[in-house]
Amino acid sequence: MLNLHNCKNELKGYNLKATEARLAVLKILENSAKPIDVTTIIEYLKNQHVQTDEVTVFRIIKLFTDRGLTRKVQLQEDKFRYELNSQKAHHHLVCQICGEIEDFSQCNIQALEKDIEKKKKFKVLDHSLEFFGVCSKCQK
Amino acid sequence: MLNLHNCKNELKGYNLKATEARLAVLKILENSAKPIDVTTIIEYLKNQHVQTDEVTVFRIIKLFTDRGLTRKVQLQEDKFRYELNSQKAHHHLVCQICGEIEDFSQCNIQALEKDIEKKKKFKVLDHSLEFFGVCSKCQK
DNA sequence: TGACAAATGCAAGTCACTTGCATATAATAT
DNA sequence: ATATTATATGCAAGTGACTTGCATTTGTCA
Repeated sequence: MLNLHNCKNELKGYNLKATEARLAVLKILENSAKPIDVTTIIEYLKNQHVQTDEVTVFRIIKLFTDRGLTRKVQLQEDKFRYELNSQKAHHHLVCQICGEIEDFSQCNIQALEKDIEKKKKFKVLDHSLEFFGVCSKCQK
Repeated sequence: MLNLHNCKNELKGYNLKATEARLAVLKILENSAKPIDVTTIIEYLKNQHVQTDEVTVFRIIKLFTDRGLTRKVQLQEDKFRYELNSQKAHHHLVCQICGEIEDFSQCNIQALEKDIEKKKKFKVLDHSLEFFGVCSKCQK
């Protein structure tokens, strides 16, 4: 996990002013093991007594995502989740019983993408691949 | 495409009363080449002079999905789309320029699912796989 | 340290979707 | 064909995630 100094540099590197709210949001993202939604971030900020308005947090996360610092994740919910873009490409395993979210790195769909580009003349730039089922704990 | 009589039987088969609104929604889904969202369905109904309340349409589509008649699709939008569940499993190619949605049937991720079950002890029940990029037309 | 562009806070608004409850209607029994 | 009844619908209001406009505050850099 990065310290405050590194967080500041991180933001600077993305040409973003290092405000208190932004630093706090970045830290929360660094510490989160799985993608989180904005409402949860706001809750964390409240617990940490970082005073901010909801709107600010929505604006921060949008900015982060536009600049490529974070990435939007949709897991069949009526809201978006976000995670740092720094980690290498991976997918999620979502337990439909307990809601736990695990990462899964191995993914070999380049072959499929090539197939699509060949057969459909569709230039693939991005894909979303998420799995839903029952995690090991909930199987017991 | 099914005719009215078949639509009625279709609904009966799912143990659903064949009301005017439900038949109309079912027909719209039959005729749609790609997953559509509820607001669009409501628009179509208005054009067809089928009088219904928004709420009813939301309830119908929820019921259809609960019963397995339709399937929910999320394409990085802030709303859900729906498509008939009858068609065999397929994925979507979403053009980020014109918004066009194409189907793509071939998908060979059973191997990946087996890998997940083995490595993570996670029982995969469902997955979502969507591709985003530029369609053939927009490449020109 | 001061100037200024950019970030924030507050109020209000939008959009997809849900809930509660009274009324209307499809399906079945008569 | 009609009455019965469970179920579907319409209307009003509510919720939750997210956005917009605008006045005020705050990092940043000269």
